[in-house]
Amino acid sequence: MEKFHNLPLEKQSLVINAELEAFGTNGYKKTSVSDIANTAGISKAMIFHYFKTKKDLYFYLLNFCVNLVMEEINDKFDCSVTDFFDRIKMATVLKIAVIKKHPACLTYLNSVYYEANEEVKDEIASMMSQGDAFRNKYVFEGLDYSKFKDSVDVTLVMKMLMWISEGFTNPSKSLQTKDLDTICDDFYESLNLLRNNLYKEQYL
Amino acid sequence: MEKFHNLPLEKQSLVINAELEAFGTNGYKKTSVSDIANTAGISKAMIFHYFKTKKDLYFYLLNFCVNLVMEEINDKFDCSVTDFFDRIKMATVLKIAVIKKHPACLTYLNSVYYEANEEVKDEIASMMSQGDAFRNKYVFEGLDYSKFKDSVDVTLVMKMLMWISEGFTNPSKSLQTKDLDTICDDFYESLNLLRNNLYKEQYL
DNA sequence: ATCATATTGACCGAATCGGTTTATGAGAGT
DNA sequence: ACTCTCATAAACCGATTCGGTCAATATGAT
Repeated sequence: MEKFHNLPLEKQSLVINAELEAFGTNGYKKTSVSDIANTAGISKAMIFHYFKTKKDLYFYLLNFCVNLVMEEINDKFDCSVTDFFDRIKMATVLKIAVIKKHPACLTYLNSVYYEANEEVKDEIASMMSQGDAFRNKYVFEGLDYSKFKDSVDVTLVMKMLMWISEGFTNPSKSLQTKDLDTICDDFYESLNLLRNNLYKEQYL
Repeated sequence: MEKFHNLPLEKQSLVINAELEAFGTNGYKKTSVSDIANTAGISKAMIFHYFKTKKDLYFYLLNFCVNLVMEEINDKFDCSVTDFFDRIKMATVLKIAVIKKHPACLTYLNSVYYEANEEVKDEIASMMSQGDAFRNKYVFEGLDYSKFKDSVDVTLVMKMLMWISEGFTNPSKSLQTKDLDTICDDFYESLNLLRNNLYKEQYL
């Protein structure tokens, strides 16, 4: 694997993106190393040169993505932010940062979560137990719900925002950086719209 | 194909679901006829007996799904409903009806929309030109936007609801009928919540 | 008993799979 | 100029899987 890390960073990134995209959309078994190689614009032999086997590659990627997300959380997540909408926005900013670094990262992680192939299933389970549950667990913790109008069902608002937010992770097809920014702005505007209409007047 | 239609309807449905699921999640090339046969619980030879070739099967399904959606629209869509949220709910009821008949139908149609395989791409394009654009085009037409508070950006609300609604079509993994109903109820409640807070008071 | 048909397991050549080996070429050290 | 190293890719490997066929059996109506 040191072979791979000797590459210039841009090329590493290119290869990783191709791999994430392929595994993320086709799963472990249906992804062929030739596919990856063609997408990345290198020869199949190089993939094996860098990562030994397909399985090793798969778990290298898993480790890579988990670390990427972890780093981003440590870097950007501030649990002292207790305002509901600010917290949501923070979580989304975090997601966007990950996607901008590696567009298929979250798609890949999601596909890993549902991967059923016998050859990798067990090892995934043991790796996931480390840093899985906390992902969405802490996003909504320590929040101040008192600003909402009494008539508003906060858990319902949470669900709505979860659904919307999942839309970012689950792109039917990859979207350009430009599109991503546009959609993102729309999302932030939506948050403001909700805040303006669901909070008690004294908090506006 | 008359061979296939001689089957009892339940079995036809079972086979079609397996086919939609497979093509919908893996695309044309990565879906093998053996996969389908195993999932459907019949032998591979039967698939060819019913549908001649893989390609014929693929387009039989496309035709089938388009018809299914069309019928459901003709049956349930009432353009005299001008209330924004009622219309959204109607469109969702429609979607749910399709999903309950064939859970992977919309996933399949979505995957067809993005299918890039050379062997089928052109034929898809010519078929899609018939009944594609109108799908989301008429959903928002003829609506009465005057009930919203003046401060509310209606196009933003539309985008929000589109995102949420797409969540139903794009399930990372198939959900049971029970879950579907639950999520659906949550969605309808969300609509009410939004209506209660975004409409002018005189319309509540 | 007969015929037609539904169904399948075994089979086909061709393609693709994960993975290896070989050949090439560019660069570093001498 | 002459190695030696190593990144890279094309050609190759046996094994599997592909889309598709076929012969053989199971089933059921007459």
